Amino acid sequence: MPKAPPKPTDSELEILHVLWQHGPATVRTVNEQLSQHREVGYTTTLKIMQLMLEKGLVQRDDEGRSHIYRAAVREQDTQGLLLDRFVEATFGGSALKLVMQALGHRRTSPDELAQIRRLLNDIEIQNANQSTATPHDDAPAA
Amino acid sequence: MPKAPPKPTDSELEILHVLWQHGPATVRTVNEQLSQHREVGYTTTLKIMQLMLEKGLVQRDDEGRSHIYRAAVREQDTQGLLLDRFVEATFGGSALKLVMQALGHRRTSPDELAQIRRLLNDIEIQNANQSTATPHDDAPAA
DNA sequence: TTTGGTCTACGAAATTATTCGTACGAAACT
DNA sequence: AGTTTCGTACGAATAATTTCGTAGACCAAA
Repeated sequence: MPKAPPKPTDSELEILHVLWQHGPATVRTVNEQLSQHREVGYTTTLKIMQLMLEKGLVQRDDEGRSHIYRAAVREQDTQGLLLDRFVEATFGGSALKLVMQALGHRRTSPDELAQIRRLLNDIEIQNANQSTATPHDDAPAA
Repeated sequence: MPKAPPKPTDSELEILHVLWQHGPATVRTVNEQLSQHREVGYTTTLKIMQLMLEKGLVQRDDEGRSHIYRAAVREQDTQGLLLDRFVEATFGGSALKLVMQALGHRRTSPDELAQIRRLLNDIEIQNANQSTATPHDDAPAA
């Protein structure tokens, strides 16, 4: 394995969000997106994206005059990684506590509650199937 | 208002965990707890706790020779604060996505699932009651 | 009283993240 | 060709965090 990219910092995560949503983009485009939320200089964005390239968080196509950057890590993977670290640091590793806190101290719409219920059902169905089927492979060898 | 303490760093959070669990403690006690997980010098822990005092994250009783430190912020409040920032930075503010990720990509025990179901029920009951009662004060002015 | 252990205070180095100025090449314009 | 514009590269200042060495106070035991 070529070695996994490190955990992105907050600034790097902002940039990844832009790339994930927008797709491959130039530094200018990314900087314009960021500027809508907060003030940030062009060369600042450029520098961070160059560092991200070295870290392997983005790839780039430097054919033309202006380089095209694309995310080199997937959104779900990255969020999962960050979540693991956060749960560990803040909730002592208990994902349950995190979910309780997230749902408990926050108004959650009925629609969202319904989605979570659906997810719970799916998980329980999977759990049930797993206890019936073989743990590893697929087709139940009848 | 006396100004809220700032967001604790990772190291500070480790120390807060010890104080929350153990109750008021000396630097030595805290350092011994931390040392069970990773190597850390005594004066390092001391220094961080002194900085935490300035930031208002802990209070201390410096009667005797060795000072007694206690957490000045509550566990739930702090976790909530950190959670808000994390959800914002990592999931673009969507607590739903966070919960889906936390539950989806992680084996969750039936017991935990049950607890979450219970919480969902409670929330929906509260929502229902709120739509009947006045949102804020007491008797509905018939 | 001298020695040794324990404690706090403080200064400073090392690290990481963020920010931006400046230089300089290439293209576009006049 | 001369000048303006747009792009990258790079060095360096700043800030926050973490780390620890060392000094000095204090206490207790020899």
